[in-house]
Amino acid sequence: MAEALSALGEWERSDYAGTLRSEDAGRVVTVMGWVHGRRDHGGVIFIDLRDRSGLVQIVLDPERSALAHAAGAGVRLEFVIAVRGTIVPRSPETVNPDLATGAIEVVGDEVRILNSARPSPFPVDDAIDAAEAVRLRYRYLDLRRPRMFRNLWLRHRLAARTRGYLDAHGFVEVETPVLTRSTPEGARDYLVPSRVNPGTFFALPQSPQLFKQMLMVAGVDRYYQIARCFRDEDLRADRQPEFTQIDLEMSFLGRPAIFRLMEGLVAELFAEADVAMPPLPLPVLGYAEAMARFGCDRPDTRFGLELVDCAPVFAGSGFKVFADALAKGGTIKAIVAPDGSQLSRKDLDDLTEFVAIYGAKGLAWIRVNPDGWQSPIVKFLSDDERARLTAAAGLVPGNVVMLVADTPRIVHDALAALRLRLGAKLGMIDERKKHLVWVTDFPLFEYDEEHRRHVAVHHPFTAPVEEDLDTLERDPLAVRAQAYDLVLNGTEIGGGSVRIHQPTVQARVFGVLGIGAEEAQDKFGFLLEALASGAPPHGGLAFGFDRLVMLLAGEESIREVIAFPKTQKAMDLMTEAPSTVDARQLRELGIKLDR
RNA sequence: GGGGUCGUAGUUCAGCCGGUUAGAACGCCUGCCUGUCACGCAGGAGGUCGCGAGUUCGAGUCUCGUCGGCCCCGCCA
Repeated sequence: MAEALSALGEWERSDYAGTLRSEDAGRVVTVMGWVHGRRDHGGVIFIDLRDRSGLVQIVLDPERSALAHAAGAGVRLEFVIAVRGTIVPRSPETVNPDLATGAIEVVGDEVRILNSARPSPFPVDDAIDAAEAVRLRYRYLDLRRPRMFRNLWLRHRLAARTRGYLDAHGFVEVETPVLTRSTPEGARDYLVPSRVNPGTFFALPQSPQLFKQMLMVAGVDRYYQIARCFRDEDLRADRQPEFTQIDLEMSFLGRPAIFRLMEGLVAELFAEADVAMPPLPLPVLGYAEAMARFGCDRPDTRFGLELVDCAPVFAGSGFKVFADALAKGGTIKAIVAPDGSQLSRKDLDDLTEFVAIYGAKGLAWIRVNPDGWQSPIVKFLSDDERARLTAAAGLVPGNVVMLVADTPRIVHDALAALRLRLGAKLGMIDERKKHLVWVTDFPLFEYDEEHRRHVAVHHPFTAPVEEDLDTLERDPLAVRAQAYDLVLNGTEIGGGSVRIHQPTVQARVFGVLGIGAEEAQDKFGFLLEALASGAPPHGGLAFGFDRLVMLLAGEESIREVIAFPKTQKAMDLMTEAPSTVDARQLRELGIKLDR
């Protein structure tokens, strides 16, 4: 049967459903929203009405209003209704303590059914048991769930607070182009063909990097933008092809002042999210120290299990695996689990399998039992080595030592991952804790074995540390960058640098990167000219806004804080983008497909 | 590009060692029910077991391929 729909008419909402309280008793209210639940007792009908603020119970009594009751009998889940009625305190035995509005209910006098709804493909409820593909296909229903709206709301509040803070500190919000130029270096670009200039392409920005530097040259002095960025790379739980950065740049400020301003911003955002902020100033960790202690440049500092350098222990070792690794310029490091009784033989086998993901060919382990060492490798170790290892790692009975011997890259990757996994498994990570740390003094370059050239660790516009300038060409890998990341519980939430503001330095860095004068002029001519036009010293950074919201919302995936995210194959299941296009569109663009 | 995992009713899942009629709960439909809030009671409809090959007397179940979701490695300045 077709239920009779009503027009909204002259009705206006008086209150959000979830905000009603005992103090409202006696008021006549008009509430509007979705039918979240319906309990029809034949006589009286209860309807849970949901809007973005929460739920309130509507009571429809045939003796009070036969019309309202009849309307209520016709509604189904997710119908859109408006109810006019009176707030009445519930009798004590019918109070629902699980509901914010549970002390009262709305006794309905008139019900307008504003729209019907087909049966929902999944319950619009915070129970998160619908498959993500189904949620994404019907994202508009998924977003009706209170948890999802809470995330959207938090995101909005954090953006608003960001604008407020930056405005108060003299930052100017400037929009930069989304249709821009493809540049070498960095991630794969999303390309947009130009119809007017056949055969040429715009790129969507990986970040507004060069534009914000131009704004500094322009004298804007302090710039920010909550900017959409695009990178055509493979996705992860914390990576989407389009994502949002709080992008900032400042002139005439060095690192200390930049840190101070940014710490102030982060503190505001933590406050907005009602999350305890660590004391300021935040700790600063050098890249070299981070790598040595944690094996990675974004350490989770909430727990120990730090790496132990065992290369000196096994110098000249008779154990072939260790000796070979060292001979080839590799290293040996270890993690010590304090209480080995928490790790079964099977656990150790699983961990061996786990580190293999990162290229480690094995995980040597040693149980330090009170009556001696138990280990597959103990027979290969000399008494000296055992003594040195005991001293280096501070071993006491009960410990389990896990060692990886390989190239530094593999040792660090494997042990950094192992450390996180062990920390979780051994219950050493306090989820309530929030640890923020700056990581600084990154190398300016690293060597790309595949392409046999130096590449920028951060980006090609990052300033070298001044006292390292002399060795730029002679020993590029030893040059430190004036770059910094902000790390929250092991996740990089922001990163930036002091930029090069002198054209000569920029040209030298391009040189190390293998970008000759001609190519530099072709691709970055505007930058070099701008730097030569009175560029002030400047620097800045960008926060990964999605990640920050995710962490402050307590979510595990960035998709939970993005209204319409894409799947791991970069598809939008709701609109079914990307899609093929008409032959005519391609013809206009001068594009022929070869598959 | 690679590894792992999942795919059965609208949804979440079960389905043994391959065995002939594929189940449950919630949702949906019909009827009953005046204080529920996971309302209750009675009845009913609903299935291309992701898709395609193969093995077999017989495949939801085994094999191969393929498509898709998620996690990870590579990649992501």
